[in-house]
Amino acid sequence: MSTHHYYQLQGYFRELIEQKTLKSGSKLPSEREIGEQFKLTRVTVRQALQNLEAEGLIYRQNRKGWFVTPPAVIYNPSSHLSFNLYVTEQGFLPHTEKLMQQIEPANAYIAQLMNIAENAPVLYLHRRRSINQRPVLIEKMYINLNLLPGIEKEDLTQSLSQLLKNNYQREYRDMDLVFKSTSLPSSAANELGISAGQPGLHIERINYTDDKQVLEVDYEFWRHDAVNINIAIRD
Amino acid sequence: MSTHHYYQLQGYFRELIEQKTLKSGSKLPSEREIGEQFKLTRVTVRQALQNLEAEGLIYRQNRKGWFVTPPAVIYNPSSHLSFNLYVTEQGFLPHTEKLMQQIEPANAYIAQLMNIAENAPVLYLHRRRSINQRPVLIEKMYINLNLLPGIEKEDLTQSLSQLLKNNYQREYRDMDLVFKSTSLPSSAANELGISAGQPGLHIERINYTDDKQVLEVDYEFWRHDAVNINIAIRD
DNA sequence: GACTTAATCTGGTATAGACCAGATTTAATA
DNA sequence: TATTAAATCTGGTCTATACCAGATTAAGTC
Repeated sequence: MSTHHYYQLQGYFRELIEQKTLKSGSKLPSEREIGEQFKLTRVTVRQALQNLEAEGLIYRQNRKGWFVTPPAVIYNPSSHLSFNLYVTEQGFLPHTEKLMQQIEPANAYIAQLMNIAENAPVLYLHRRRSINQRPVLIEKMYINLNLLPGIEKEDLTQSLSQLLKNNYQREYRDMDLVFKSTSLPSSAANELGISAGQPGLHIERINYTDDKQVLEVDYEFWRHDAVNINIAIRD
Repeated sequence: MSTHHYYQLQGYFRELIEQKTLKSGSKLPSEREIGEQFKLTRVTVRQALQNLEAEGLIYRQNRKGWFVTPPAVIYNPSSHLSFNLYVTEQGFLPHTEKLMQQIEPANAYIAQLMNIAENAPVLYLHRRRSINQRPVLIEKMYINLNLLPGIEKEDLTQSLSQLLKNNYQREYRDMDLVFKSTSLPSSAANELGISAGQPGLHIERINYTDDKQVLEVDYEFWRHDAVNINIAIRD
């Protein structure tokens, strides 16, 4: 098994990456070049690259090439730190874009959670977040307008937890989390510039206030190679 | 984009699976048959199947075929339930095999965590756990023999939390968790009967006693499609 | 220099075929 | 009937080649 061509090629690049001969973010030779150098067809080269991608060592940019994956950020939900804060603290540069925002009627699930009438207005917010210019996360959230009236008029590219603290005297407290390792929905994959079918990490998060009301329901779609989850269970 | 052959094929099977025309655990036609039916080459068929695999809808058994993925089990670390218990509670049949067990000297990391001397003996335990006959999880753990003397003589295919409770009057309490979505190491992939390069979920878990001592350090390698993680953060 | 256009390079998709090793089934044998 | 051996089926790996669309670069033009 270990003598397979793609397997050897994986080993070759894995070593270059671990030795930092190929540095974080740098570009690999093109598939054709690699094939020429190792006398392999593109099919075989691509199998090796795709395996390294699954490992999280490299990633691709559509029709641009393959690149060495930067270090993953550590996301610790129990710390209650905002994206901007924990990304910055770990020495990276965070960025947030608002892709869409609208007030829309709550669906049954959201309404039940927020204890509001079905079709009552909630704020839908759709954002893309990047680390060092690299899009890593698509966020789709439903925000409870009863608890946060007028929030739709704020600048919603900023940290929500900051906004809650400053303008509403509220803070994130308890939350329910569901993690699922699956490929990204094609819409999210597109928005992240990922080719369809790549593995991803799906997080559903329900944020509660101090008094157990649902502030916000959040669906996050992460590049699988961009984040490690770190949780302390204390009870 | 949506007109690509592999994409249509994905849609075809996704629908069959969601409609339960193809039932959980059932076998798909062979790659060659599918290719014949849709006038596609195996390369294209395989691309569709691999994407569905990344989605978690189907999985393969080496040289046997492709099968519809059974429902994932929900793993809630904060519940402190044993594998056997939560799997059973969710209507599945758990099974545990011991692949290896030995007393070995602690490495620096383990020793520091357990507050014991480097190279002091710890119990290494390597198990495979299955749900409904399907191997889903490889577990490699290091157990603190200071806190659990003589545990190596017990039947270590049983639930450890039961064993701790009954024989040592100890229970799992606090834990630190690190989740990482990456492909499985080839050894773990082999033991799960997965072909190399498939995505997986890697969990590192440190279990503490009531008095903050490290009972056990646990490395888990899950099939990515076999588990959803569910955590409640309360502080 | 700024702008436009064309050539080139990149990965993405796809065809057609081949051989292998392990799993399964069938046929032959004791 | 039980056992063994052979044929067949499966996914796994690989070659060789082709065309596409978007990204980048080079060349040409104003």
